[in-house]
Amino acid sequence: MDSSYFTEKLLRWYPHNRRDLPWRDTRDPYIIWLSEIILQQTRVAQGLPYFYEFVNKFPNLAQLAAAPESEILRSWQGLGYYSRARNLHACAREIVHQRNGKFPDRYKDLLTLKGVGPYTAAAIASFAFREPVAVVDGNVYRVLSRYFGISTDIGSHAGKKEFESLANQLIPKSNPDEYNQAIMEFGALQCVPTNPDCLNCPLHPDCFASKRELVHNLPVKEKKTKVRPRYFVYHYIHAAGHIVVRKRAAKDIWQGLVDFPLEEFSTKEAIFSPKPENLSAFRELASLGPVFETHVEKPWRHILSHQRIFASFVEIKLKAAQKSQLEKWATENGYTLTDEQGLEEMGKPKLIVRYLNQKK
DNA sequence: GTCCAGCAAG
DNA sequence: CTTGCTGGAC
Repeated sequence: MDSSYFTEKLLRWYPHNRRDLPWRDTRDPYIIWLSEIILQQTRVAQGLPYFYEFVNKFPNLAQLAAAPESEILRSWQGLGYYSRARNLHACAREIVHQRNGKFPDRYKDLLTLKGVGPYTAAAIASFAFREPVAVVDGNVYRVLSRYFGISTDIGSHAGKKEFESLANQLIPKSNPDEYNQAIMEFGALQCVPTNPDCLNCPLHPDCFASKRELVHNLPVKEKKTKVRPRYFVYHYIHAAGHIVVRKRAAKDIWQGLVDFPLEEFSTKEAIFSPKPENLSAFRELASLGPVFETHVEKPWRHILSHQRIFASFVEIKLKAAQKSQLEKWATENGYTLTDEQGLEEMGKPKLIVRYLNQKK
């Protein structure tokens, strides 16, 4: 295997093609860790503004650890996969309070951090501490499977082992950080998922997939994600400028974020034009003389990795005089009342943000 | 609409 | 092996 040739080519390609990104050219493990968590399953263009906000608001580990979780979640709003934000915060506190503020500096130790798996541990270990451990992300799977012609399913256990092993044979001990950056950047810019420009690729002459016209077949990824449909009716209940909200609990999506009281149904028909008498929240508040409104022509659709959510929104308006009664009801049901400013400052799922934006 | 990004936790 | 997000490309 001409692995040194492959490595050499990548290392030569990288300096001329690398993007200037604010987390490169630093050895600060905090900055590198922060950027890697933000970039998990996220494209650079989308993560960039969040990175700047986090660096400005939380310039170091201690300040991140000192902030309340709600503030972290609010700053994370819109980025998705909110467990990353919760783990980020928990991890900062763990390092500050249990590890004397010292960031772990070896791959094995980094793996013990919340939210840090094999990829992120390898990234931090190599970029911050120059440990020769290979990153294996989607870019690496793609580049290696194509160049070396490996058709093992990258989702399988065997596939993960095979690619990890190969990547660790290829990484040079002298500059592992450059190599890791190079192969990922190469996958992101040159060996792109669809329609790569193989004729202008420096690896073209020796690429297995290119020679055999298998570029579009590699990498092999068995996909059968079952997507579960869910049907929500959200209640926007308000009185005197105060809105009923609730913090989402564990065991479901959007854990720790804030949304509204909701009733879930098992059919699409049930949420299409929701009738007040079918909604338990409305029935419970009926004695307060609420005004019921629904403007739903078709429910909102919101796609998650394993769920397809259809949501209708109904508005339940109460007179200002009923505010204290409403507050009582909210408290009894595990909800809270907040004003518009308060709602703005809470971390919310994108679906809720979109609804609030169109309300204005 | 479908595919892609594509890592970590339970 | 299943679940968790959102946005952009096609």
